[in-house]
Amino acid sequence: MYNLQSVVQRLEEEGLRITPSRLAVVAAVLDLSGHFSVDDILSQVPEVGRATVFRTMKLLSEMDVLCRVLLDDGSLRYRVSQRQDHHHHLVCVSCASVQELDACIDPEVLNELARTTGYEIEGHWLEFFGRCTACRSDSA
Amino acid sequence: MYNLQSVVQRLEEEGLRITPSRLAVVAAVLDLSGHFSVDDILSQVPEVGRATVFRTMKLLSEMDVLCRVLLDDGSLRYRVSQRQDHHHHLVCVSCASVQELDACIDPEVLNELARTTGYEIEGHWLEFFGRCTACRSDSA
DNA sequence: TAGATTATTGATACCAAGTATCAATTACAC
DNA sequence: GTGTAATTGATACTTGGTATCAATAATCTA
Repeated sequence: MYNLQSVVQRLEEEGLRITPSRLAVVAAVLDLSGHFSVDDILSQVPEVGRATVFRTMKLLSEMDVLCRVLLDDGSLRYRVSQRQDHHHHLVCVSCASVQELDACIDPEVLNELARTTGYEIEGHWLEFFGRCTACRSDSA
Repeated sequence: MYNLQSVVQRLEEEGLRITPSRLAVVAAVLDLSGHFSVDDILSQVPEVGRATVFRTMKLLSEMDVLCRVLLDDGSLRYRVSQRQDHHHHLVCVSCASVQELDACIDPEVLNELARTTGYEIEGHWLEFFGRCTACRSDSA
């Protein structure tokens, strides 16, 4: 679980400078629990330039502070990572809630896939969509 | 396996008009075996307007003549479907080759996911990336 | 086969997400 | 406090896609 201090420390460890713009962006993303777009952050920190918000969010993604979340329409969002290892998401299609999942592709399936196709498997995208408990009871 | 005639028939069945622009776009996509972007098609049929190419490819996607292919960077491409039912892809990261797959998420995994998260699962994205046999031997 | 009608087109303008450029600024090490 | 290299933000650009709308043309029907 990240807070402003721990992210600042991560930035310092990477030899990056702590600037007001970066602090503002980090604080803004840490304030959100679901997924969000760059524009969501931009509207939270209008004093920071657009390019800088993009740059900072890219930085945070590379540092695994943020991860990218794929929506069902194929568009990408961001989210504060709870875990830094490989994982997938279950995204609510009604609200912006996201669950991080333990489940991944069975290694046996990957072997089978490599065997039958002749491909050397390098990676995969796996994201699930559904309606969270709260949204289900809202419309019930 | 589609050809120009069968797609034209599908269009007629949908009550859509057969226009030179549509024929040109359909012929262009049928000519490609791997995945492609709208701009790839645009450059094949410069006489057709940009909006019309987008519209036609959207149409063809809705008719399951084309399907969308997700790349590892999160960008979307298109591809002529070999099968009209739900399926996933294995995409070569070196060339544009795509394999359509039988494998899907184990229903038991979906049940388990619904049970542990309380979500009603509605869908998922699953795409695999790797290097195809040809590309592997090229760089070996 | 000629209209009439309605879908379709394509030019254009727009939007969203993201990158490249570059002069001006500023964090930080000394 | 100063030098310097990293960073910023304005701007322009790119890519992928949608909205608008007058002009056109595919098809239906008489």
